[in-house]
Amino acid sequence: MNVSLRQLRVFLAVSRLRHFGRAAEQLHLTQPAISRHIADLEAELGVRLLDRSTREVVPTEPGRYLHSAVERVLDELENVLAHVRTEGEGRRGTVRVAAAPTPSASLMPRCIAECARDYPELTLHLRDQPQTQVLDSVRGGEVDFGVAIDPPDNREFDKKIILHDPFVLVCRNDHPLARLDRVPWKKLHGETVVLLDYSSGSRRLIDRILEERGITVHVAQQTSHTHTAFRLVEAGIGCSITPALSLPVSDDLSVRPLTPTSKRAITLIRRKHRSLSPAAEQVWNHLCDMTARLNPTSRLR
Amino acid sequence: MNVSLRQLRVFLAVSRLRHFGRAAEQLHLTQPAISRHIADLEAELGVRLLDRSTREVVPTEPGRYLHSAVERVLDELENVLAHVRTEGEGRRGTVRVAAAPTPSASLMPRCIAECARDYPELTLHLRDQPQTQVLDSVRGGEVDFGVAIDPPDNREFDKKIILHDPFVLVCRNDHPLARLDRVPWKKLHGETVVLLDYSSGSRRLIDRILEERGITVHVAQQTSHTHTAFRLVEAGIGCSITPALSLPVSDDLSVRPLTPTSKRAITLIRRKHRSLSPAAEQVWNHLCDMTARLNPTSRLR
DNA sequence: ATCAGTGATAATATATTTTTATGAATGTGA
DNA sequence: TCACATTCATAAAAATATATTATCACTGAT
Repeated sequence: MNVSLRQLRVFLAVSRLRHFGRAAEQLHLTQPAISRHIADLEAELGVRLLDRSTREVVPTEPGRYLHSAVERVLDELENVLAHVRTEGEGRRGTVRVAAAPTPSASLMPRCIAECARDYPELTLHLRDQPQTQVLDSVRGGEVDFGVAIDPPDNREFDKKIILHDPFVLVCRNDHPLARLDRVPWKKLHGETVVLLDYSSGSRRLIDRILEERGITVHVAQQTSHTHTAFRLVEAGIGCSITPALSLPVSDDLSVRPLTPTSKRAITLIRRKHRSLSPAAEQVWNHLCDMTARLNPTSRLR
Repeated sequence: MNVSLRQLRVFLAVSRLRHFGRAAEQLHLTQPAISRHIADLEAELGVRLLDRSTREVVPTEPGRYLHSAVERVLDELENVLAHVRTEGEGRRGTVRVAAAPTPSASLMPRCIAECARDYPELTLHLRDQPQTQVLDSVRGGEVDFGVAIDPPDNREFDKKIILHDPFVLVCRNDHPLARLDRVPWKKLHGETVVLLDYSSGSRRLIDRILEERGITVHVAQQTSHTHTAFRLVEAGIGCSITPALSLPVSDDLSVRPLTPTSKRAITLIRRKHRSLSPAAEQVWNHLCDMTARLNPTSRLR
């Protein structure tokens, strides 16, 4: 047999209270159980730890040493376990998230702010990366999880779609299409547009949608940042097609849903067969909740 | 339920070997037992500690922390327990012994020397005290045990007689009584003697013996130290009566047993209902052994 | 697609712990 | 000094916890 924590705890109680019966009471055990634990511990250590008569219980010299030493060690152990338990609550720790540019600029700032408010002891590091690198970061375990857009099927990952991000039309308030509540894609035929260049994943999607519907547009300009594109639209170069998530706020510009809706799936991805740290899970869930709160209408802020 | 040492040990093994089956083997358990321990521990802490697929077992972030922390704490615990165990062997520690003057001057020096030889890690403090203070020191727990002479019956103490110390006659080689092998007490009638004074417990005993036998002696001198008494005997003042244990070594003096033998019991005493520390027990036993080796003849060195 | 290897699970068996009932020792106070 | 109350020890029985056997489900590799 081996020394057990229970034996040690019983010993501490008896040695402190100097009374088997009261120790039993305090530990919600009966006195014979206490007697046995002490006897077993003494047998295991080969030392008498407590001198007991019917009149008094006094720790021996080795007993006094054991008491103080074990008290300290068990205290440490309690601290360690408590630390792990609180870690388990996910309120503490460091979480690293890789996110593609669009979610990095839209979803993540809000997520970081909310997490800072709700879990002040939690540190959240955002890695703003192109889509392919997001996948790499997740695969390599450099981040806890990633936020990607329509990631390819891959058995290495577990995925969860958190948001469908529709494409919308952005045009000047005085543009003819601004008069419509919703703009069918076909109306774009022949329009002059400003689009993102191919450094963005969306561009390829937009091209495909237009091609599938047999729509031809005149791409007057292509930029790498939506902000630039919007300024060009304001300048009257044409209109633009953009994911709703990357919308600007500007009084001079109108935003109209494009019908039928074509969406990109904003997707959380994580390594298969690997659990998230509790803190990471907290953030993952927070992102899910946050996006669930964004209902289809409010999504177009 | 509560975290158990066994769970922690199992966790350490699995986390180190990264394999449930091999951990089971190493701990002489079966794999399902391992599974349960890990599951219970995780449930108890509310954290996933190990990510396990059929292909690999990898500690999670909290698991890695727990591993290192628990490894350290359990190490400390092992040290503490090991220390208590070796203390239990009685080869180490400090022992305080109070002894009355005669044993302090005769038995104890030899005991100290032998203990120093046999148990080098053991420290032995001798307290040379008058008999009554020896009893007080033992009673108050200031010493582990005491060496007294014919201590009074007292229910506070446990006693063990280790040696019977007979009274002997000391006289000059040219003294008439030196011619006898053994000297009957009666032959002392009318002799001039040098005795210890009443600061010694023996003096009262000697008085009583002489009185009981109706023997009258002329007490020429009384001293507080046997050494002085012996010098006076050498000087031809008279002869002396002394416990065998306090014998001098001197070529000019003869020592003769007094018959019938009157003895003092050299007695170890300790508090009742209190165990000795293992080290103290070692010394106690050593004293018993040592005195047992001194057979009746050799006792008169 | 099958197979070897791995952890999980359920039912059963085994150990351990706890309790209940009782005993033995000791100091207390009439 | 003798019952008495208090206290820890002990033994048998009950309850609980732990371990094993047998089996499953999953995964990646041949």
